[in-house]
Amino acid sequence: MKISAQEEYGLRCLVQLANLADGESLTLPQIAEREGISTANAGKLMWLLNKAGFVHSTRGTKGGYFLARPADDIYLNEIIKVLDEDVLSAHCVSYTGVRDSCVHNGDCGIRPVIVGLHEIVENALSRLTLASLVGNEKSVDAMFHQIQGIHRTIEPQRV
Amino acid sequence: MKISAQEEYGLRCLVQLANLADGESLTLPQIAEREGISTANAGKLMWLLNKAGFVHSTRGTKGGYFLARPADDIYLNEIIKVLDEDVLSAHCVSYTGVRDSCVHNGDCGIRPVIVGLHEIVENALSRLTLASLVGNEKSVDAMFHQIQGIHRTIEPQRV
DNA sequence: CATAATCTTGACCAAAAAGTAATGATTTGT
DNA sequence: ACAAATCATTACTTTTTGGTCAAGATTATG
Repeated sequence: MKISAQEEYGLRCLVQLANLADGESLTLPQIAEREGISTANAGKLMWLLNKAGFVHSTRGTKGGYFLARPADDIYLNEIIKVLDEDVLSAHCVSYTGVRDSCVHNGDCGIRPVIVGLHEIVENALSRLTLASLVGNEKSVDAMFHQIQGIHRTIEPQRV
Repeated sequence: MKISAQEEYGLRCLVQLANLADGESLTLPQIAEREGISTANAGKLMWLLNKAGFVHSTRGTKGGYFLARPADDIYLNEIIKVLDEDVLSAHCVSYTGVRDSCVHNGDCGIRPVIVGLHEIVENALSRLTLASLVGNEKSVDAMFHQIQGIHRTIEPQRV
């Protein structure tokens, strides 16, 4: 269970735009520079995010990208859903081994766990907006744990 | 953020072993058959799980695999950690774009969120054992939501 | 001891994800 | 109108992950 490259970099590009003042925008080379990725890669990511309606773009000299909505109106679960291409609904269709359909069709013990995990993550992400990611590491960390109500409650684990 | 093939199939193979009565074991062809995967693939997965100490194996006629510990003593977070090759600790080292190290070195707004998400998942998995995955879909679903305290509390989301 | 059943291991092949390149379209400014 | 800057789109290449194969090692059994 991990964050994909596309999710990570896509999110980071959006955070760059969330940092801008009203009326400002960033070009692909600028975004690439600020996130340490290639311009081509930034182009592909922004293309996706544009198609999905998170950003607007203008072409030509003085062109660039900016958020389509205020940063505190864009929830992380929406973003991740786009960058990850709707994982949840595809679970039982994608892991079918060598067969056409999963052997556990109809009654599957681990399905509730997989689905439940995605639910938990979705739930957590739906409480965060792009705006909440603007700031330094310490402040974002505090915000995250406050919103999620985690407070380092991970219990001592058996070894 | 998704479950990898290795996590999914590895977990499913272990659940098969958890279903066995004391003293029983399963061969690779049997495991493969029951999970709808190839024998070769089952072999690779069981090899990993054997190295990690979750199962024991015996060779030769009448050989096979069985759990190394009681199913209620094996927590899902341990299993996932092995099948996923320690994602959490590697985050800032793996997504560095075209550079040698991440541009956000030292102060990164999204790191707490990524790390926090992994924390949430880890936390959820650490409350579940292999034994809790044995049963039909309905009973496992009920167990999951009871343990995680979720009760379908996902809030209405903005669109 | 020979044979058949089984796990073990490393090399290999295939599919998916990630990333790059190249060409085309649009806009601004002169 | 033209040139420069910029986004848009598709095709291609590389890397990673997933999966297969084949040769070897071990064990039970007759």
